[in-house]
Amino acid sequence: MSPASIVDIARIAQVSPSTVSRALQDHPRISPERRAEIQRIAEGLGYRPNQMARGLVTGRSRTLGVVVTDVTDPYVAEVLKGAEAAARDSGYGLLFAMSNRDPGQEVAAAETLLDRDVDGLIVISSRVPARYRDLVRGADRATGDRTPIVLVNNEPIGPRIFSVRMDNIGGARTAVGYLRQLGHERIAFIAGPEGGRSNRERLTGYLEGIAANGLGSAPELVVAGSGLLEDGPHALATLMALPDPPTAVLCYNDLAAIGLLSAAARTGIRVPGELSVMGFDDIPLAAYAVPPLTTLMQPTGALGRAAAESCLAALRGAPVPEVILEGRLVVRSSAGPLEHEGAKGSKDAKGEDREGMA
Amino acid sequence: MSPASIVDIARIAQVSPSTVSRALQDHPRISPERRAEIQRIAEGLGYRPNQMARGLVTGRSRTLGVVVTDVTDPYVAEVLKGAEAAARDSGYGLLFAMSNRDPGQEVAAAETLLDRDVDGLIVISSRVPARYRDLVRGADRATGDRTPIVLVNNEPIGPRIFSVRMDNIGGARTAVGYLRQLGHERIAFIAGPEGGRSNRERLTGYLEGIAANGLGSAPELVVAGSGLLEDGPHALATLMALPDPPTAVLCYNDLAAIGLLSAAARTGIRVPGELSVMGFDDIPLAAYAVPPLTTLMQPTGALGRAAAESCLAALRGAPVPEVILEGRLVVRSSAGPLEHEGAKGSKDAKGEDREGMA
DNA sequence: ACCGGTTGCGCAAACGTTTGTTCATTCCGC
DNA sequence: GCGGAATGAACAAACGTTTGCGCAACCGGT
Repeated sequence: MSPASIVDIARIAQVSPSTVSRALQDHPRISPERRAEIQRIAEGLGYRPNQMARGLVTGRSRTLGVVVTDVTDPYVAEVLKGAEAAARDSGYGLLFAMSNRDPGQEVAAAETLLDRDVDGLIVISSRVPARYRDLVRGADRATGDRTPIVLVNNEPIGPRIFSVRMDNIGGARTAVGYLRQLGHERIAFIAGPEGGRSNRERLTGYLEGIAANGLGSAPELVVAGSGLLEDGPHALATLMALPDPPTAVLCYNDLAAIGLLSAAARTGIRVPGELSVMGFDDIPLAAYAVPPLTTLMQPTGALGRAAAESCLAALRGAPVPEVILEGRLVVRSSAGPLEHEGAKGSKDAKGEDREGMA
Repeated sequence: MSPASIVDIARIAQVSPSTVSRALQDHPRISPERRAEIQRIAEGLGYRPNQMARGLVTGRSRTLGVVVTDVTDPYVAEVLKGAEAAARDSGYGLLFAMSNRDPGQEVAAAETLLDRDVDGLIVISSRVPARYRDLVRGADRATGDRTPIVLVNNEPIGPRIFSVRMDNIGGARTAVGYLRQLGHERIAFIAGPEGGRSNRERLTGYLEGIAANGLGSAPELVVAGSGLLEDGPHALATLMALPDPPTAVLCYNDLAAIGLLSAAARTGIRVPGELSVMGFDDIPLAAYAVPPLTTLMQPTGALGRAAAESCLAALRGAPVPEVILEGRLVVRSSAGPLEHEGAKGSKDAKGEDREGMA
């Protein structure tokens, strides 16, 4: 009843367990006929190697750990999806844990995964990247190397810690440039999670963009947020209460932008008529927002794939390049040309998506 | 350099490895002083038990497998989140794999997980539930039982296969009842993934609701879909092209409903003025749709938690109840009273959310 | 026919735990 | 002070693999 083991096969084939093991791995020093016969028997028995036994001796689990902030965030889910695909392509499984956006839970999650002998660790949007420098646990028994860690959206900060991220600064600058080009001069920024690297970078890009376009920076145009739908109402209220409200706003991510759109619709603020809105990420929902969201696409799936691939490369001992992907402006209709005082009241700019425009 | 093992501790404490093992598990037959000393040493060494070695002998990996259709679906992500929380509370890890909505990939995913010695399997929205009856692999070495499988959104179809689901039929009936109460008589249904159980049930509930409210069923009011954002445009076009278009539409899920809202906005169809729209699930986004989506809430997180808990209960040998959770109507503003011929053209019903109404 | 090399396979150790059994000591009641 | 139970700890087997090494048989060349 219990699953067939290598010794069952050995008994049937009248050979030793080691021969079976080697035959199944296509070891060269097993004669072709034996190999074929053994593989036939294994097949017939529905043999599946016991990964724990294998892992115990090889010191590898063929499993990667992934710690995410929250699967429920579409952006995170998309990255995870990419990582899963890449891992699976290489016969690796994914063990995953959530931090619920809490630094304490994050390190706890990482430790649980490491305890479970993952061969490598992928951390998406860590809030405490520096902590990984000291996660001593889990050295590779063969090479003595510590287990590789890939930080998505963070810099590589230590030995065997790699990085896959996007050019947030450039992206945010592009976004601001686009809004400026539409005529906007008072452009606000709704920030993301405090302490997050992506947030710092996008803010930097925003400020650089403001400066590069000859617009004076105005502190009141940067409002706090957390990268969630819930940001929308409060951020909108804050901005519109300003003596001289902005005519355009760049959001930390699409989620916040969609929240903003929703709040605008409820309070009767026309988008993009009275306020142009841009997101960041281009999650699938962005195209279906009302109005469709102009945003800065991030190659999310590719990011996930790259993370898993970097991890696997490190395991193979291959060199691991630092990956930095570029975003791309996606023009839809939530951002439009600045309406001058006289020209107010025109209806929403509709128009089909004109994506592209690298 | 390599991680401390139980024999390292034994050597330091001058006792045998077995004593260390027992001391760490608080075995009663170890003297309190020894136990304390050993635990102190283990602590000092930063000892972490090797789960593979442990698993090899105990036959348990303290890991649950989860196969999902697509993490990118907010509903799925929410269930996953619940399951992760419950598993983690019990010291279990989650190994996860995606099927990309493809039956073939689904069984492949399930097999990989089983190969990795998961103690139990959770399958969210399986397209091929019957296949799990014959997944012979992975019997419990101790009890001889096959590994427990929990099907989320499917019926228990075999030994050691359990079920956690919601009352889709009742939910859909409630939704139709609500629309009828608003005065609608021609109510359409946008279906979900063909072959999915939830889809069949919701359709059944819809039809029952139609009948129960004395409305004649009209086949042309049921249009095909797949439960994705992309359904919106086509479904809307199909329905509005009807000689006698519906005044209200119930969607298979919120995603499709949001897609519909988006399409309506683009084509200038007023919601709920000309068309009332209802979703199903109440994903976080529903509240931020434009207009905010009236929907039938599904206790998503609870579903995930229940799935993990059922699985763990089965592992403990405890009885596993069949869980069927009830949904709840969430009234927002995408569905409104039927406007009579004469009364057309009024602006969108705004109003705050009036949630609740169990 | 002898020898070096190759080919094909088995032996046994090792991976780090858990756990049933045995063994030595202490403690109690008598 | 003796028998027997209770206590505390060690021994050793087992889990299912992988892999270094040894060993026999066979090959071809001289």
